[in-house]
Amino acid sequence: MGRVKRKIKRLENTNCRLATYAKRKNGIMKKAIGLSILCDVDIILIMFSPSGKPSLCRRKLSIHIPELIFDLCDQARLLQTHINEIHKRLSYWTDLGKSNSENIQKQQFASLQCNNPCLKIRDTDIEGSTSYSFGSHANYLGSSNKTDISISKQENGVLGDMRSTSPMRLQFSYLPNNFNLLNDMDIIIMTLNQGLISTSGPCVVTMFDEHLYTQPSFPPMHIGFT
Amino acid sequence: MGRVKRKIKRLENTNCRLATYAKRKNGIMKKAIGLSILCDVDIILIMFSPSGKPSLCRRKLSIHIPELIFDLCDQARLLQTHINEIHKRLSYWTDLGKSNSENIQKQQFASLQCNNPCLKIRDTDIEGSTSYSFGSHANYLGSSNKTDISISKQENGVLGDMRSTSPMRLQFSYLPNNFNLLNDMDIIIMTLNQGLISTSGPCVVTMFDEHLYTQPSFPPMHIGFT
DNA sequence: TCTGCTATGATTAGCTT
DNA sequence: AAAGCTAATCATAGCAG
Repeated sequence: MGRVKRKIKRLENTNCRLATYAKRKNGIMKKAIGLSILCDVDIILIMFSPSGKPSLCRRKLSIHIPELIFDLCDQARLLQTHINEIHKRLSYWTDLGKSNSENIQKQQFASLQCNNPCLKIRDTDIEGSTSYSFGSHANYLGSSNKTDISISKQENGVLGDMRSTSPMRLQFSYLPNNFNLLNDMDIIIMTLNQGLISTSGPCVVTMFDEHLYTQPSFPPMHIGFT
Repeated sequence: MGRVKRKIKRLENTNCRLATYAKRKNGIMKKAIGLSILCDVDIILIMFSPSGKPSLCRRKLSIHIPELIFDLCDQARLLQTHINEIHKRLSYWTDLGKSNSENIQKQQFASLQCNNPCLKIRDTDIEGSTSYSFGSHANYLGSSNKTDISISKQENGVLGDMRSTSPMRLQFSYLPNNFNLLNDMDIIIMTLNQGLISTSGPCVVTMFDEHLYTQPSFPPMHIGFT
């Protein structure tokens, strides 16, 4: 739609790509919300702009993937802590076995040693992490009033908790060694969380909601920060 | 667009809701892929039909949430198995301590007992689970040829593995007790995995891909199974 | 870079098959 | 249900400011 029929193929001109993205993003978000309301269905839509800025459109979904991930991280971490503690206590007995030269007991305790190859811990990759600060709220409104909703650090709880438990860290086999969970993955997680992040990079989540339809005659007005 | 202007409000007539969903879902998927190709951006779109059938549209995304979840589940499970084994071996020593009436040793061993309150295991909720069978492939094609691609059980690996390790099962605090991970959550995970599930319920994942644009003159033809 | 305009192509509501 | 048709509305490409 437009003056000419456009072939669906990567736009090589960067300005054109950005302009088209901005227009079409609004269109698809409006359609997503429209579909969700009309048909009363769950929907998740996440897009990343050519510069990497994520936009989220979610409605009605009752299951929280990010919570699941955090919960799993927490549980794996707690289990690891528990194992570490057992190791520590066992070392007392192992040493005792050594000094007593009681070989049978020694062997028994040795069999308790944990060397689970599936759990790899890295001490180092907390370094290089960007410090996240929560900024202002990018939002869509059904009017032309520009709004600026400041979000306090309330959402920082879970993430902060997870990160402060260094040096223990799970490593995922399918990710490259230098993959930084605090960048790409967090963007998605926080996007899904409907949170908002400002990093050194261009990461401000654009959100879209039903207010669009409360003032039916006006096109949505995008109030964002980049 | 259509014969009349439609107010964006829940359609109360069920047939109308289903018909509208089908039409608009195709429209929004086409737009999502178009946006992703034109602007060369990542996109995730998940919709659930009024009857609960998920449709997925994903392009270019390099981070795999479902893999992360599976990996976390696996690691938590392995850790738990490990702890269980330690318990088993410790019980030998605890019993030994009992029979010897050596109170100091007994207490030492008792201190090794694992009663981590954060890890709750349920034995029972593997029951009620539907047996998942991988069926045929629902797909979009840019032609009117109906295709029927049978998928072997290759995708069953991770899930099958995870499930076969019953009776151990993690429980998530934010979910109700009767929440069945094998239903709702798995639908999302497998949808994200671009997998395909047939259950007793209406769960066949509809997928959408770029082939649509290889034959530009024809509208997309949906070949699905329900 | 962003906003508004508008001709034009794209989508779809209601209908039929 | 599911597919095809068409009038009507909607989205947007290219341009202007």
